[in-house]
Amino acid sequence: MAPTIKLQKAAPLKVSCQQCSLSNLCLPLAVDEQDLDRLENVIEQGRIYSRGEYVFEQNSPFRSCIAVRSGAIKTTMVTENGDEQVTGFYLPGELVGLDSLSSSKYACSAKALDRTSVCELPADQLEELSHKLPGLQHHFFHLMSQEIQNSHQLALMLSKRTAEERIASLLLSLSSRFQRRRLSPTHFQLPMARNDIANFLGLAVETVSRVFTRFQQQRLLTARGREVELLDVNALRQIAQEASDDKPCF
Amino acid sequence: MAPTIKLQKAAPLKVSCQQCSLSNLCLPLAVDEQDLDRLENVIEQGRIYSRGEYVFEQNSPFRSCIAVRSGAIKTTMVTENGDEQVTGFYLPGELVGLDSLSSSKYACSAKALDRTSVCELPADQLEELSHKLPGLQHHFFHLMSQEIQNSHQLALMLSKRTAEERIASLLLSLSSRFQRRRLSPTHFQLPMARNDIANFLGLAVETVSRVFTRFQQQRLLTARGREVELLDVNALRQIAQEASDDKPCF
DNA sequence: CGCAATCTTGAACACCCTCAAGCATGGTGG
DNA sequence: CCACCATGCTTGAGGGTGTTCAAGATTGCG
Repeated sequence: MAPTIKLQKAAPLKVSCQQCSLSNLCLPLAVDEQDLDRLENVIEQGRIYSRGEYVFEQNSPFRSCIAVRSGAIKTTMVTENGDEQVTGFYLPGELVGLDSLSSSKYACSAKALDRTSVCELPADQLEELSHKLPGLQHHFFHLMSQEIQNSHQLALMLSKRTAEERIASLLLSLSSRFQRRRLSPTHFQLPMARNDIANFLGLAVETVSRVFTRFQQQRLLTARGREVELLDVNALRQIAQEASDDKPCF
Repeated sequence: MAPTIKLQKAAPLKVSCQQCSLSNLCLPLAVDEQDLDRLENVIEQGRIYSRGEYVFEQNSPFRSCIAVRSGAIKTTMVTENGDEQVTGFYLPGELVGLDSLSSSKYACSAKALDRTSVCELPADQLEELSHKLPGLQHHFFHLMSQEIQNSHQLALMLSKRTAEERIASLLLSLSSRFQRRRLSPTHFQLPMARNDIANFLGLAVETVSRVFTRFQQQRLLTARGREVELLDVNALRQIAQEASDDKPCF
């Protein structure tokens, strides 16, 4: 129960969803002016969290869904016997908290992996608004079913794939998500620590480390700390057992 | 691409949702008469599938969500390189296909594990109707976010739990789902084969078998084929690492 | 600069998988 | 009705992938 320290509550720069560079990823609505106004009245913008700070905590009252604007967020679930499972990594343009819509409490915790700014969609207004805007309802159905698929893909990986396959998959997933944002798909900073990768993929930290060095020996990539450059994407795809022209898993 | 053999398309006995014994599990709507009528006009009832038959197949056009009335269904995903992952088991009162709402094709296949009757909620009418009935929209948000949580719980199990823990969890999950339907929580038929259990839990069939015999030696349960009797639920709970008064995982 | 956190590397062990064979079960056909 | 075969389940032995434990290297930050 670490107290969440809010260093920066203040003065977010107000940006409308229309102007937001992520609008096509986050809430790509085919709606008219009036609908957009409604949406923007509901969304609270610009909260900034610093690295390590909790955006929300498991079992605390479900207030809102979170859209990442910059930075990165990891979500974790804690079991009764105390061990933690990382359930996802969320980059700009992605929505956190969809798994909590079912109850009055957050189903997981969300922690900023970096200096991170977010927009909030308050829970109480979310259902009402998506009732008024069929496009929004559709989008939420879409996002949630996507999240289910992603989670199933993750389960498949965890139950059937080797350490190398899992890590190759994760790297490729990150790669394509960076690409979506017009960033380099081959040269980027990992938003998370080795520890988080290990936990997420169901491996020991040591294994993750070993696989990274093995990949470097094979000239598939170079990595110094969190900085990664993918040298042979196709080889990684083969390892990940993805068809080359296929969508990423998660 | 095995052709689906439809032995029984005929003459389902028409039962209204109000009369259905599963109504409180399936679509527990706090809606008025008129709304229920609307719902029932949309739902197609009583298709019956025999054991092994596909209810729908992955990548075929998404037609409808499926509510199980009797029997049981397993869902599976196939990857490009051909191996199959069981993503869930669905018992009467549970909804199949929520992970496909995002696209025009089914994200997984659904196969009857037994003689199984279902109700269908056609895709095209589903969004429209849940727009008209806020209660239905709420319920779908609820179900989908529950499904995400379940899948996260599964991921946690696959990445962190031993074979014994996983199997204990599955048995307890089935137990409480039988109990919900006013059936014995300690004495029931497994709807699925060992093979399916193994695949679902990310284990080899042999491991599943060995754990079952070990559990029997410890007098935790008796099993003959698919018939199972749980003898020491609390011990199983401890193994599964559940708090005794807690909700089941999946 | 020095401490803490993160990451890497090595050696031994454990859990589960693979392979292989034997055993029930149930459905089919002679 | 029983033999037969297919399928599903169980049991055993051996080996591999990843974990655990332990120590050292590197990085980041006050």
